[in-house]
Amino acid sequence: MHPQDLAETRNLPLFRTMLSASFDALMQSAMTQRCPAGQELIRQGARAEYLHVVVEGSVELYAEWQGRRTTMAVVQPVGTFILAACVKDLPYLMSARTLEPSRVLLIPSSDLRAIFRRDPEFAVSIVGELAAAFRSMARHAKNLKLRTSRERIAGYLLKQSALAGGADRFVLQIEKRLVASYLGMTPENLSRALKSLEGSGVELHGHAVTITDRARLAEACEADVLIDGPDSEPLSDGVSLPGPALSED
Amino acid sequence: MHPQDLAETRNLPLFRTMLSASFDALMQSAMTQRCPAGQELIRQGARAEYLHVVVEGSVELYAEWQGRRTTMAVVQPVGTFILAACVKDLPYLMSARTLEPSRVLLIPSSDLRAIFRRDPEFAVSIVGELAAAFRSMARHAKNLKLRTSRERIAGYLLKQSALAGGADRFVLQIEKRLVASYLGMTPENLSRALKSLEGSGVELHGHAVTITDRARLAEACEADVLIDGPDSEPLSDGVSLPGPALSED
DNA sequence: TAGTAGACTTGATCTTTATCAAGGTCAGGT
DNA sequence: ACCTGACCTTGATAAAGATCAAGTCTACTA
Repeated sequence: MHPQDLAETRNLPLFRTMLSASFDALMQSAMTQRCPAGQELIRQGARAEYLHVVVEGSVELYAEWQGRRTTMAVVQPVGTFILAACVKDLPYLMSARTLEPSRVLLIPSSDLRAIFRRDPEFAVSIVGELAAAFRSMARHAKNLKLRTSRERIAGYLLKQSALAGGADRFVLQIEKRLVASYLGMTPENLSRALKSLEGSGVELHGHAVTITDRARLAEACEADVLIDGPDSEPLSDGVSLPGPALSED
Repeated sequence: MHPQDLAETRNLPLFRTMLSASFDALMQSAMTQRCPAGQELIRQGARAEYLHVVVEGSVELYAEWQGRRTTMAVVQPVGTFILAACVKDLPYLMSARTLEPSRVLLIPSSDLRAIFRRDPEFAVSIVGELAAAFRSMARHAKNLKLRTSRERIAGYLLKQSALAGGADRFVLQIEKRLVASYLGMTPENLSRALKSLEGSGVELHGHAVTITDRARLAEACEADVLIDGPDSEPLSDGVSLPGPALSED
């Protein structure tokens, strides 16, 4: 494993505060895997053997049922996934595959469980990470249940803009059909709704997005931190993270 | 607080394995609240001050946005809610209100955070509880995205039957309009779909449900443990919990 | 026990979204 | 530079679900 990656991993919220001895022990049995695009990393229903950390590339988390399929999340560097299944030693609820050539760090879940019992700081980090994952999934469900597809798309565009540092011009990071699946609609529906949003403050050329009238776009989805995020840091830090202001409900 | 309730609380997965000293400390600052039906306990967007434990009655977790509203979960004794917001000291993503006269135990979230840093066993329990909450919400989202409303209803009925010990006759625990909201549809739609399920192995009289042909009903939703649960105990226990078998995908 | 409010059902209609079927566009490989 | 396969768009149609508007039932209250 490259020292660079090791340092980046160490700096993740999940690993930042743990004891060095614990971190080293974890990394001892960890391994890095290099995968081509489209490779299935985990399959829903299988038992969780490794915590996965995306070091490079990107990974889609998706769920399947009766031949239908839906994107649940896209994980980008440096992010972790399937922590919940690992700590409970239960079957994955989602499958994962690479969207592009990627490198993934695999940490045996048995080691993970052993070490978080010994290192309280690590346990605290895991609690934080799990709580964040829960809140992210709760937002996803709220988005699906409370908004129309057009509203979800507008919200998605604003969120992507925020992730791009609040820029008015940015490029969609993932294919539109994946965006559609993530937002719970068909690609055709996404395509039409995107077109209808042109004229509500957005322009699209291929994957390039330009927000021409942020207020109009925000109006189309009534942005709300309790759905769109972000989770700012706890107030105890004294400040919240910089980021675009989202009106409270 | 009644000794009976204290014992029940102590026996929750969340509190069962923690040190007695820690438990006592937590309970020291905890208080029991008695509420009439329909009382709002927490409001989305507010900061998490207390972890809530439903000791008696039942509580609806719901989300609101732009005048729309959806039920996210119903918590019954003895269950906890909004743990994620408490441990991260962040605003609630959901509101909560009692569905009937209830008693709720309130545990200051600052104490919670302090004690789980000192008591590793408690931290382990919190991790388990959060992971379970995440998986439950992930299932909720999968259910919404992968199934039609008719399929979700069939799945709901089978799940309720399982919760009633696998009985073929049981009574719906919550109002149908709440079931509809939880399943992401209108009451009208639920009503019609329920009727269409009569003839697929179910009979309904008011809130009384009778499953006349379990196989037919299972066919209507293709039950799947990765959506419908339950999360069985980890294999390390050597056995899984008794319960109706759900076919794997 | 009668009245009443809320829940539930039913029907008619409309909107949203999915499905099916072609085209068109773009990028990567030969 | 062309071919090829994918993604994306567009149009026509169909299905699923929402909305609106009465009614009916039911359970609680007076």
